[in-house]
Amino acid sequence: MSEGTKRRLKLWIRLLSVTRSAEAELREFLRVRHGSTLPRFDVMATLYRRREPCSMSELSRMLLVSNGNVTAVVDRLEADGLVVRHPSESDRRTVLVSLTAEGLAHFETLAREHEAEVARIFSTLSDADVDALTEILKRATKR
Amino acid sequence: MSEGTKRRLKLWIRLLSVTRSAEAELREFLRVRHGSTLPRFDVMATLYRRREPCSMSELSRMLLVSNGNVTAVVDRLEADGLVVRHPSESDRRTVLVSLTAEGLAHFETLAREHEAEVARIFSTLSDADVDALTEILKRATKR
DNA sequence: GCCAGCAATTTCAAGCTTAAAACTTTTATG
DNA sequence: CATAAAAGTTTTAAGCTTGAAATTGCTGGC
Repeated sequence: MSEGTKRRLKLWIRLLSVTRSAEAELREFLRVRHGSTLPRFDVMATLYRRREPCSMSELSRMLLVSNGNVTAVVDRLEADGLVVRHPSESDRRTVLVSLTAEGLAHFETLAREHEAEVARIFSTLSDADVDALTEILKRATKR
Repeated sequence: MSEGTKRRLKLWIRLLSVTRSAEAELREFLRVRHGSTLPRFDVMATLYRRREPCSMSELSRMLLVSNGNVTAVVDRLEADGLVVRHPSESDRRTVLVSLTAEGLAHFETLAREHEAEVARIFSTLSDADVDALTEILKRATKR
């Protein structure tokens, strides 16, 4: 086994560890402070950034989760009145999802605190580290 | 909101994206090539690296997952004959888990291919990037 | 226009994951 | 020594997640 292989394995283990720790802190924050969860936040954040209705497939692709998964999370958000489904006019297969007024208000209060929490979690990194990390991760995505 | 906050949020989004993509590829690899899953692999890898029996709590702490979660995964691995539970001699509350001979053999074949897969996934990064990333992530863990 | 194939969504079964509660055993304090 | 607090594990209920199958609708070659 090459040296590079070993180092990439070490990198993967550390990447997973940092990501899981951060996820655990964010989950705790959403649960305790807002009675919410990470998947619910992620769906709402995607709808918020998009600023227009989003199909189930688009949500699935952007969130990197399965289509069945999106169905389940949107079901629960819809039951809570935070999002709403409506049919596409151009394609009757497509289901569009958007935030309700209540969902929008809920998300906006959530989002600010969420950002602060993320900043806190990565507060041990210098600004230079943050930028360097972001740049390298950008290269890890390229195919 | 400060500039640093925004940049840390961007970092977090990218970190999550890279980690989820890699996880999806590894999951696919384990499923298609070995009929296994990531959590099962993680438990076996921890037992393998430890080289000696490991308590449920230790597994839970090392894997950064809940204790109930470890119970469920170990249940399934044990049903498949890959690990075995046995009582601790010094503390009757503690349950120790170790790989069976079959589990050990299974894991060793798995591990080599897994490493190659990880190397492939991060093959777009230069060796310098890999090292820089690992170093910065190390700083992200410190508290 | 037909229809074979593709696309969007949901459903389903199985497994993963968590937080909280229950249970057993150990440890520490009085 | 008694016993209250802490620690290790499992159980439970709820939610998350996947891949595959089923359903419905679109599209292009004929």
